[in-house]
Amino acid sequence: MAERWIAHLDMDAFYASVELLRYPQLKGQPVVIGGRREHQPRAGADGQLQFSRLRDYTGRGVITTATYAARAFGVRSGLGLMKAAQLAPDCILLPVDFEAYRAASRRFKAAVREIAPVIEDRGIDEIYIDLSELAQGRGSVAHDPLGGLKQLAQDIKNNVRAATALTCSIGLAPNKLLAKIASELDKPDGLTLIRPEDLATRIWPLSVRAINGVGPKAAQRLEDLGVHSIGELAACDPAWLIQRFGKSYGAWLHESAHGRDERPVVTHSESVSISHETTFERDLHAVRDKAELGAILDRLCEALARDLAKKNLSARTIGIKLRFEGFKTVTRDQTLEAPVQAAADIRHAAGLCLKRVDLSKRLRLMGVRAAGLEATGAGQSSAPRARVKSERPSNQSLFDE
DNA sequence: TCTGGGGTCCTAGGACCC
DNA sequence: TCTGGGGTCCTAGGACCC
Repeated sequence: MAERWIAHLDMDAFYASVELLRYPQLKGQPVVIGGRREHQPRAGADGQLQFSRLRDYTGRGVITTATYAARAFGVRSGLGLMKAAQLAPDCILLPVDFEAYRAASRRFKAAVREIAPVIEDRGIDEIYIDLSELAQGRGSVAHDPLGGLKQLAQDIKNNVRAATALTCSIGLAPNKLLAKIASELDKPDGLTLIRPEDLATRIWPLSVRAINGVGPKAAQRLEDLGVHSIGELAACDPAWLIQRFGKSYGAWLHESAHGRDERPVVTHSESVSISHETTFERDLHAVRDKAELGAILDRLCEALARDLAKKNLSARTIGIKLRFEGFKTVTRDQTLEAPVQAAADIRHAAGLCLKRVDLSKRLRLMGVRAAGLEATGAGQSSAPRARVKSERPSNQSLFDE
């Protein structure tokens, strides 16, 4: 089989970098992105733009992205803005502008495609690229057998920069797992090549958290077992890992620690679900704030309906998500006999879901989700099995129209 | 002043069918 | 009446990622 070469391209501090294009005077300053439109910069009396500071913020937002200057204060994405304000009160705060980021995302992906067309989308600011074919065409440079490959990656970086004025970091490796790790090793504006023989020196010293798919829970469990680095994980008996982490995850941990990953670069995929959710400014109660909650639910269903219509999809399963004070989260699903797209139908199904939840605690978040997606218009009659479910008696009829 | 919003995938149990 | 598997669909929750 021909040698595979995969690149993982990750835009550097993407949202923040896009904002810096708009406000170049902020370059080098600590800036975080997050929060609401009211923190839009505005012209002061002297005509100068006035920026919000973290200390001005009140509410429940989190940091989406922080510039490298801001990260020096210990603020990072996911951190609550109120908490970040304690660390860096003078840090500049900008609201998120997804439209601008999506536009920049389209531009950088198009720039990559001009050079390397086999791309897997991994969200707004990163992609995998299969360079295997192109790398073959580019032989060695001088006496460096991988020089052509590195030049190819550099060409991609240059093209992205020319098209967007933004920098990115690229990891090059024989598979997605290693390429993803590699792209983190020299940020920002990095270019890192990992060959199979580099595993022990470059990968094994890293924390198990560097593996995409090992999150906080798995890392903690591994740490409790005395396993911190990827090298230590690689030394573990696979049977022992399987015993503790299950057949699938245990075997995958073992393979990953040895740098093995056969997943292909997937250039096309269809969405499984679409959702909208919102966290309230203050916790709301199902009875006392019934009108407000009802209006919010209506809006969420309408937004979902618009998204479905835009993509020409309808959904056979509608679900809700509720998060209560204290952060406990519940979900309820309702599969329908026929797929729906209209806001009123979504709203009705969401109402059925709602009736199956104990709503005595106050709510901080509500969401609506569409799954079981199918193209609208094609074959309407796809409901051969209409199992009638006994609807449990509802203890409350809140939110009813 | 803890903890956003949009996703994917996995597990596990129960219903139901053969 | 009791005893089996296998397979699919549905639901709920949780881990993880960007």
